[in-house]
Amino acid sequence: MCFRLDTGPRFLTTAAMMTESESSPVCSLGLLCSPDDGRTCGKAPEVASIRVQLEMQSLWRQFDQLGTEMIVTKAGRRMFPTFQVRISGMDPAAEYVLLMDFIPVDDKRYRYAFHSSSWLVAGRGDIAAPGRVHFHPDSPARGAQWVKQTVSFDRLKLTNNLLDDNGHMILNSMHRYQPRLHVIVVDRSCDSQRYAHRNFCTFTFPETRFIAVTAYQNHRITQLKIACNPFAKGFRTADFENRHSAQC
Amino acid sequence: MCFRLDTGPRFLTTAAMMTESESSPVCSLGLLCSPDDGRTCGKAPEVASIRVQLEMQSLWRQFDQLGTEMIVTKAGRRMFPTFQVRISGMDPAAEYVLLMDFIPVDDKRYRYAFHSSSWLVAGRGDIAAPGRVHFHPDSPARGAQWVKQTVSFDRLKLTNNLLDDNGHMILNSMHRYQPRLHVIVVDRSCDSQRYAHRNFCTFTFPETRFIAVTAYQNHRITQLKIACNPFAKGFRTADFENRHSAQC
DNA sequence: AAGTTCTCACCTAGGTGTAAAGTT
DNA sequence: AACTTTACACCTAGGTGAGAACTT
Repeated sequence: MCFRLDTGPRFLTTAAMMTESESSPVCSLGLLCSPDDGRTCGKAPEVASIRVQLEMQSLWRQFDQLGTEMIVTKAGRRMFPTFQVRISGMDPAAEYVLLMDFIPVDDKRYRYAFHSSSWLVAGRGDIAAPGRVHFHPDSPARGAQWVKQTVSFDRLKLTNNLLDDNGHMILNSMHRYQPRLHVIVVDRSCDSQRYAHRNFCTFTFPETRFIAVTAYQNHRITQLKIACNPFAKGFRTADFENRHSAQC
Repeated sequence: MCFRLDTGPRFLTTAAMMTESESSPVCSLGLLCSPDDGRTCGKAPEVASIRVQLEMQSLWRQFDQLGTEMIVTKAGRRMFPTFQVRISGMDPAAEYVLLMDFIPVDDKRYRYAFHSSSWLVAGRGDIAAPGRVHFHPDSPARGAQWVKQTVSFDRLKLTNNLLDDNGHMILNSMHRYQPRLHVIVVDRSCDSQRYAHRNFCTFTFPETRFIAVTAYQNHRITQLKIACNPFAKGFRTADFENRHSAQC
């Protein structure tokens, strides 16, 4: 009943797709923006020329190559690595709202095969969790503010509690997700409803995909988290695994 | 050259002026609102009926009766007690900005006479520090949000660094200050400039007055801070002073 | 057997007053 | 002599994965 998913090469390919220096944020607007016309099609000038660069990209790629896992708990758990970006090309005087969401990569449930150290498809996905969005707490703010420094979503938390009351992002454990960033220019004109689709743009970084888990499955992911996350310093040892993984 | 300031009774009087339960926030709008016409004179309906209640009022009064001191440092220091309020009477759908400022109580410089345990006037005040304001980080937000829970200005910091670059409130050490709260309804109409004075109201709680210091002068203030501020728990002892002051 | 929840020791990050040293 | 600055021990608050206990 389970199909082998060729995780290793797949993650490698995803990462290899990206350019080295400034990332090419993929415009995933779907119906609102066809893939071949760049990112300026019928967009308001305030969003048409926005560029977004993923911070800690090499770290994200290290995780991605192993198959990133993110812990979900009832109380809510932060992401590591943290989703952080540098933005350019904003209108300094215009007001923007920044928010994130998480879309299922597919309609599958996964399980980890320890003997082969790989993720297998374990069947159809569970019914989708409530689709929430996380507003960056600085929203709304002027373009001049956003571009001044790295924008960090470090306060965002992931939960598997379908009844969560704390505004955390609800995900199904053992499902794969793709984080997305949405940039919206605040439009206070009367026609704002009519032209809403022109006022935002979406950025997707394939190397930030992950599988939600309640406990780490891949031991190499655990070791890389311990090696790189300052809050996990207490678990660092002098042995091979840490030293081998540590390039943070 | 120094005049004795009858601190004890003065502070007691200030505190005694206040009613017991819901405080009567003093409307100190100055030119914009004459003292005798209540708080609704020519005010926009969104601010006319706003009521503000000081949280931890009894704690503030305990400090006030001793003569509150607040530490200022180069890096910035939080206030204790924290300025926190409960708000009612807002238009749930209207957007409001909340901000604080600190006005000099007088044009005097003070010094503490240890032998008499009292504050003395030490001369004319130094040139006023740059008059900054501190926006509550949740601003702007809807009335429904503000009234839902206690609004806390716990992230506000006081500094004596005239060249401060961190947005902290700049105060002169050894000078007396009165914190103020301003509530502004966001008005996006074309006439917003013309009617700006109708769109805000100011609340002043006399028991929150304090003298800025670089080191505590009154030993009883130090003991009350230690007894009540959780971050100073390390200095608590079992001796008389702590036990006597502790009603937090 | 597979996945989830809970408690815990061990961290990071930063808010306290103290006491000594520095400044004017 | 009066005031300010600095380094510090001691806290609060909360983010880690480990490992045991629990659930299905």
